[in-house]
Amino acid sequence: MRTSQYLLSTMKETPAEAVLASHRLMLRAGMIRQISSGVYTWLPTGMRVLSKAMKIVREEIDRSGALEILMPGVQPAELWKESGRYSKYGPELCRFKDRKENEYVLGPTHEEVVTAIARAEIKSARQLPLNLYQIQTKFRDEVRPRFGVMRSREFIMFDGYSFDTDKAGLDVAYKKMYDAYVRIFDRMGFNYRAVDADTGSIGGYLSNEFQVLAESGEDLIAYSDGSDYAANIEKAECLAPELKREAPGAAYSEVATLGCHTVDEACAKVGVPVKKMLKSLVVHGPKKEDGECELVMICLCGNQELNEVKALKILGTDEVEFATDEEIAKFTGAHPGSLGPVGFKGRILVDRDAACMSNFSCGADKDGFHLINVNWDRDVPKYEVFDLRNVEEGDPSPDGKGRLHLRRGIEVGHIFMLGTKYSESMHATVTDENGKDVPMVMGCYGIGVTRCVAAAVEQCHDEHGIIWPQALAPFTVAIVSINGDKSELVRAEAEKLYQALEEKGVDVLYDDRKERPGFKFADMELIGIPHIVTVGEKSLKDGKIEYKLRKTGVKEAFDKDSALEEILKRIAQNA
RNA sequence: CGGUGAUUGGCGCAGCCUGGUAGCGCACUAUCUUAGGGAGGUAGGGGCCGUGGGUUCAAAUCCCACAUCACCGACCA
Repeated sequence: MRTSQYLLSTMKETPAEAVLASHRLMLRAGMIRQISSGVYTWLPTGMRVLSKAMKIVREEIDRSGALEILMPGVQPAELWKESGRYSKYGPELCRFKDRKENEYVLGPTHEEVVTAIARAEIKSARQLPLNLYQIQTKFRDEVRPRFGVMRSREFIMFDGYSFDTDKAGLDVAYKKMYDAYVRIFDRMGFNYRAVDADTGSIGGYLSNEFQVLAESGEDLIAYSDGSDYAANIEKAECLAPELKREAPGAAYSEVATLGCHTVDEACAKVGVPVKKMLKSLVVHGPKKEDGECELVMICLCGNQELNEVKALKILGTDEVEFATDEEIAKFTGAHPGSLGPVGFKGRILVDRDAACMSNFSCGADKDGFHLINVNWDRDVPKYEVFDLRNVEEGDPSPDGKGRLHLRRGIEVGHIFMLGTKYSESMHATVTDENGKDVPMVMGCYGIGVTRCVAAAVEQCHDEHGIIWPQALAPFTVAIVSINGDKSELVRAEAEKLYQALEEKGVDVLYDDRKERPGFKFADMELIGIPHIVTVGEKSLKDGKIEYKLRKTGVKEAFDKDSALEEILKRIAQNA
């Protein structure tokens, strides 16, 4: 490709809204343009990278034996009602009606459609195992799209679905996909971790996320320094503390703490360290038949955070809903800031660490007062102990080996063992060897392909621009001619090298614009081409062509007759 | 969903307070000089100032409504 015939669309200045390096650079490098909130066009340079990412995914998934299909982005609401997710998925699911008033959704994921396909096409257990996949556009009406294509509403996703007769078959399919993901993310050059994860709105009973490690990541992951344990913070556990308490001392008593609303304020006023202060949250329990719900108290150490995913599993609700101030006041007689378990009339859930506390402080369920010298059992006879908190830096790993550390990650892939959640609700069954109809056992597998591109930029850039891993680079080699319009010699050599690289099948961008050298170098480095070759009179005089590796900045001079060979060698070394 | 802020040429911004000819830098077109790390000159082109209403002789500017976009927060006991 010649720049004179290409749409480079690079920018010296950045649109003001871009905060993240990857977003800024993708705009400046002319890869993407926003058309609406969370909706983007991929310009030629971006499209080239995206195509390479999709190609890597397709090659490795094909190699795992899965079959490519293409499902529609528009899906009838009917299917979503069958699976039960039409009411459960929430406003992220974009719903609309056609001219005949029929209801549709824009597919945020494809379990429903693929299950409908499977139940129609697969009748016998002998047709299994089968794995169907697609690379296709998804739409999720995100609460807050941000960071360019990192969290956009419309995006391209790889999604695969495996069908088996039993759990053993699913285990094999899951392992195959896990291995394919490892090959994919290795080829993309990511520094990543596979972690245990919560199954969220997709459902199922086991899942792993693939997280690219980056400071700007929106997810927190915990990993052990003594074993290969790694999990999303939503799922991460630590070793249970040994339950040993000091003997209860004096009976509890009230302390006035008027005007204190936070744990820190209360600690300062009462004069206890934050580890001796109990934090009490009041949330909604499951809805009863009359539509009302019980209030449940959750108690944590003052310095620890509630893990909502753990809590909702215990509560049996779809989400953790904090009770309103009015509800709390009506039920306890106090307002948030002065709550505690002593005398609380509802169910009390206590975190394992909080359960180890003794002679501690907490709210008095009376505005403007806290209690001191409170003890479990003696003062709060009825309570239940669970793991309810987020793990913290330095917690012991749940396998007993090593300590946990926290890092930020960008979720680029997620794989789930679904089981029969969809095949049962949507009646996707096969006839087994005993002539019995059994629901298929499913797995589902996703990769945010557009997000992978952003993650690659996030992980690899410098002050000059993007530094692509060779496998994703829009072009492998850039040829910059210096004063090519003036010098016949320069033009001829650059042309010769360009033709030769093209013939070898190398993705090469020949910058043949009539621009000053610095201007061209800046563009080539901004869009992050791994190998930059300079053809100019200065070095041609000595029969040389210059070469620079973008990643390291190391420069070399090649004899012009062996330049092609040397460049090909550098490309091979970087693969 | 809550809070804050923005909306003026393709991009980045000024002008608004104190109403009266719409401006700057980059980019773009032509041309000359320049030519190894985002050059300089000269001459140009391009904007119903987010939308709708109101006040006024007169609105980018003042008032009201709406829309769009962005950032922050959604752990508060």
